[in-house]
Amino acid sequence: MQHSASSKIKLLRFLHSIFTTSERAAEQNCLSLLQLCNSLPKLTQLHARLVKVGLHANPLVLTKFTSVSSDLNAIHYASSVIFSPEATPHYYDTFLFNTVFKAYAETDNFKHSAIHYYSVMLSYGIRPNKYTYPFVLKACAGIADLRLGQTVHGLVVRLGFSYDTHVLNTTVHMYCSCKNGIVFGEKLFDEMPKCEPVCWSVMIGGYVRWGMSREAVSLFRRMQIAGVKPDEFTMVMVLSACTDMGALELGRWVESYMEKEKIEKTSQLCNALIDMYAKCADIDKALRLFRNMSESKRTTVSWTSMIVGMAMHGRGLDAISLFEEMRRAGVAPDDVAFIGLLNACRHSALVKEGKRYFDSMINDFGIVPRIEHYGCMVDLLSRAGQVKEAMEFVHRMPIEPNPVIWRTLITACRVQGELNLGERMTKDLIANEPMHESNYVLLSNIYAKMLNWEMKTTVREVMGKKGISKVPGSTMIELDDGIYEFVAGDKSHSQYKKTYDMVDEMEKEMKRAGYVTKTTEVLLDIDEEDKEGALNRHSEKLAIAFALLKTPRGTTIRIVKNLRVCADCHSATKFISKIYNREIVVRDRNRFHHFKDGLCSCKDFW
DNA sequence: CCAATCACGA
Repeated sequence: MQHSASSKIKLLRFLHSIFTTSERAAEQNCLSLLQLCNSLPKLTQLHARLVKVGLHANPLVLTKFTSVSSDLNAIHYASSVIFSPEATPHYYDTFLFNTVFKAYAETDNFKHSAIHYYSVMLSYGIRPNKYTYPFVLKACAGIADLRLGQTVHGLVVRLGFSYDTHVLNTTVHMYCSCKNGIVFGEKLFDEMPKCEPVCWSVMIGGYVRWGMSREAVSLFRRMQIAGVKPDEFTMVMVLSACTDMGALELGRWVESYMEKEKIEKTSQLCNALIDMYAKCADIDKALRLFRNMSESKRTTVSWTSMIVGMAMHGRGLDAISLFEEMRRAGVAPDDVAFIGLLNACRHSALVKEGKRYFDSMINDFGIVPRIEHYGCMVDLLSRAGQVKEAMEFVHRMPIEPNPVIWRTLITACRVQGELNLGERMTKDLIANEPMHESNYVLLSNIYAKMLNWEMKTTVREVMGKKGISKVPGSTMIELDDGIYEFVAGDKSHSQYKKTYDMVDEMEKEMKRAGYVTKTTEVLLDIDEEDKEGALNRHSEKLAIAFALLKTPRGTTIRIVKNLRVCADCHSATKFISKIYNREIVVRDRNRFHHFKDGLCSCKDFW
């Protein structure tokens, strides 16, 4: 009997070991098969097999299944399996949920799903761990939901994960991604240990995101003083700040700093450099960098940066050749590349080419046009004087036109003299978007063209009564001793007296040369008698006057405006370039204007 | 299964 019992146990052990070994072998087999799945059909096939061999409820296999499905841009497939009505929660674990969060946190437009499944996780009583929160916070950052982020942050503190540096850094990132959240980000940043570059990069990036580029640069200086070595992420953020401000000299310094510090030139960092040079007016340097980039590093982003750069400089044909070269190189253009290309056609009035590429985008590349693509086309047709075609185009659009498109059409109506139509469209627009300043400006301009001064005045009064806020025009200029910013009518500057004297002198010289003020461009809330004075205080005129005072004769003046340059300033700058014999390079919200000898590179088309 | 980058748009 004794002998028999012991044999039985041995037999059981033997059978058990065979069973687990074979299950483990099957598991391993599935994991390696999953690793090889590089298409959705292969994955669905394998899934069928998992069900057949009974591994569909194995947590490890399911986790791998999830990450593979996410890599194939099919996370919905995995979650439909994991969270199907037949699914049983006994195989749910933290690891599996984290993989789901990661997938959704990294997918655009599905950050909400990460939050949703996070609450599902909690409802099943599955405990989050320190890997959970970077994903959940990233999702909060993606939807810029400050209150949700604060709730999650509170939980992080209560669960004791707030000492983990990854969690901390992502929390700062979350705050820096929400409106009004940046102060919380700053506070957390100030309190946390800062010996690694990651948190510095996050905070610098937060400043750049909100247009606080000077704060970004000064934080970078603090980082250097603190003795923390910047990495390639940090340098990308600092270059973004330079790009935003049009600070070419600072950008050049950053490039030499990178070389001195031997910071690895990743693809992203090269792209950031190319973008910086293109947007800081040195498009040829951008092109040289692009040409020197190894083929393997040249991504769609690199090509797009160059195409966008050419577009902004009004070099539409160069943008088109780059696009064709990109195709030949076998790099797939995406929706953003096409926005760049269509913009290039727009800024160079290449109507035929624009139409052809728009159709090609849909038919040859299978890209579904976004509202921005339609916007490009509407603008392209309108500026070519084809208002009817533009209207028809808008009516044929499968998506609802946005205010940007309406404003484009309305401007075209005004230019082409379709004033009644323009008035009606503007009124509809104001009914939908009553707090948007430029809608009132459009209406006022239409009344001005109708010579209906009474209605124009009424519009101005309504604006004042409703308290419509204006985006203040500002102009930046980089000189040897730093970066200066001017706003319209600015008197805060230490040398403003000299600057205003110079503006007056410029005015006299321009009038002598035949310049006439274009008063229709004046801001609406300024008294009639002060129209001319107000135009002279537009920020770009202040910046140019300041530059004429502070820079040596004959040197090029480069300025950056946050809005589009107005017709009066455009005309004035042409005169100034001739009178003072200076090349003046203006970057406005849309593109570059190179003024030289009384002419502009945009050929007055912008 | 853990952190932060680049191209458009506004």
